[in-house]
Amino acid sequence: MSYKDSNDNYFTAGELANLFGVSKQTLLYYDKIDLLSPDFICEKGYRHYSIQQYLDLEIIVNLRSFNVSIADIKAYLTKRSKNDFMNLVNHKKKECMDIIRENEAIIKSLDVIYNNAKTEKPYVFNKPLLTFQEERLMRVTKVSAKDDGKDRIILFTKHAQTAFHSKKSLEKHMGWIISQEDLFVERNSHPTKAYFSFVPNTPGHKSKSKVEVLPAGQFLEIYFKGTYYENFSRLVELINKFMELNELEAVGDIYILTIENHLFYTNTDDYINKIFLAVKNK
Amino acid sequence: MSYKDSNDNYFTAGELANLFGVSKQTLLYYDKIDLLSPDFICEKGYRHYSIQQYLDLEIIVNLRSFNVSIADIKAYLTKRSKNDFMNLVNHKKKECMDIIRENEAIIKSLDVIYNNAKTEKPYVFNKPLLTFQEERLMRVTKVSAKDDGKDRIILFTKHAQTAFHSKKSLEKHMGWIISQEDLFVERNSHPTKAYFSFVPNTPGHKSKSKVEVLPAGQFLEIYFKGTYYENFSRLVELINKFMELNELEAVGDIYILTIENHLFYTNTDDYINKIFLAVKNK
DNA sequence: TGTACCGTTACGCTGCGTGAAGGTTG
DNA sequence: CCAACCTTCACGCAGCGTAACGGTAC
Repeated sequence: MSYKDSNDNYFTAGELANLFGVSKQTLLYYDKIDLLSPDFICEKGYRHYSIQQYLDLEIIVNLRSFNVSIADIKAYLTKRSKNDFMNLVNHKKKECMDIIRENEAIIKSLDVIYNNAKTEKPYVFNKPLLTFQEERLMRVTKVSAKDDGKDRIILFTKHAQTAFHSKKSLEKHMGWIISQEDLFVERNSHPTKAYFSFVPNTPGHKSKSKVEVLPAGQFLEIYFKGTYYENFSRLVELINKFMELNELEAVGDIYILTIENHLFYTNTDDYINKIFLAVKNK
Repeated sequence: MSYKDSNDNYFTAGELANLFGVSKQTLLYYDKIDLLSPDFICEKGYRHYSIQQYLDLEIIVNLRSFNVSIADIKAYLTKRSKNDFMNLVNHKKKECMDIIRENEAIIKSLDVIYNNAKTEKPYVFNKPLLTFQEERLMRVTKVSAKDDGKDRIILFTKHAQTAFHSKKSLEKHMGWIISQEDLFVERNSHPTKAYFSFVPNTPGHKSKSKVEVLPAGQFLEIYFKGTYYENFSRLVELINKFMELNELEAVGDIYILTIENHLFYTNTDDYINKIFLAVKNK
């Protein structure tokens, strides 16, 4: 049997692959996984595909172009009917819709992140500002004195995970709370009293951590670069001086809010934070 | 150094993994591919992750939740800035949009296929029908006498690939053309003259294969089950008898159109085809 | 002594792509 | 003799999951 003769009604792997615009390796792979095997293999080891395999491959190639999984195709080929085909089509449609929904959700989140990061206000650093703020809601996670460094990080992480109902939120404007005594009196230790994050003022927003109200009023704010721990004594000077000059006194706790952090900078000197506290006239 | 002491400011792999809700294996994998390695490994081989790795992992986990590739994350971590972050976000948005577009296109094609297959007319088999058809356009690929079995299949495949500008079209209402002499006179041989497929009557529809006009008029149609090759003599009888009874005569070529084929059925007896030809009153 | 951690090694998944090394056809 | 086919390994890709087997902490 010459090559030409055997060629008559059978395709070699290369021929069949070229017909459908797939690679020969793809056919070898289909053979290996028993999706589509040649009609017979001659004594030289060459694959010979018949019309039947040609027809099956047509279905395979078309379904693969819809990203139908090989497992689903395999199942369909062994049990094909109009009904099963409709099911296959519907199943794939659902898969596609799931993928679309997932990616739409990602885009939505990315848009929020993008817009948040885009609004780059021209921060003025190390300059106390006196502003009026409306009432704000905060979610608060308390920290106890015995919590060591790692415990605090764990608490911080848990706070972040419970505070944001959208799990996909890289933009976390979170921070921590310090008491007046800790900041102004015991100036060497500066223990965190609690972690907080502002929450939108929507009623349906439920969570297990406590929601507290930060009342409206005058606030003293200072944006600063670098970490709080390296700047706090300087900041206390600034605050004290400003309050003295303007005859103000502190009301309640002191808040540190991270504005731009490790997400954008490797060097901690580049971090941007804000310290703020409520003040009233003396 | 006791376990408790070393525990102070470092996380073990399991601890860190639990904090972010990822598996320990994921962290081991990140270490292996140099995406996130522990601060140090103690003499017992245990991984110790510091705050820095904690912060990096937060970024990684968040970006991974957006399906950002590890390569992109890796690149961002080593060169992070607000600008690069924006680029990363935009890049991922584009990826998502591409995925959405791809899947929307698939759904669109699947819908066409579904609707085509759904309209299951109650086919009447082996019964000649006389219908009036409007003018139709066909794309035609001629077959020469010397083309053997395999050559014909190749031509058929090429016809299918060029005839449908949407590559994703499982629903191929294609068929072949036979001359009157071949069908009615030389009834044992039934060579195919050409392959054809109906094309929509849209002007912008260009292709390399020839477009021919099938004029409007009376057509004799017979739906039949099974392959043409097994049924043709019976069909010729039917056609002849019908034409005789109704005093009709054939005009032009005879067309065989596949309606439901190997896509739905493994058994060729279940295939559904239609044979039709233009007729006029004697 | 139990159990709940930790570690390394290695293989599996999807759907092929990309060689390497060697035989066959014309 | 060469080009253009064909074959069988076998490894690589992404991002881990899932054991298997063994040491360590409490």
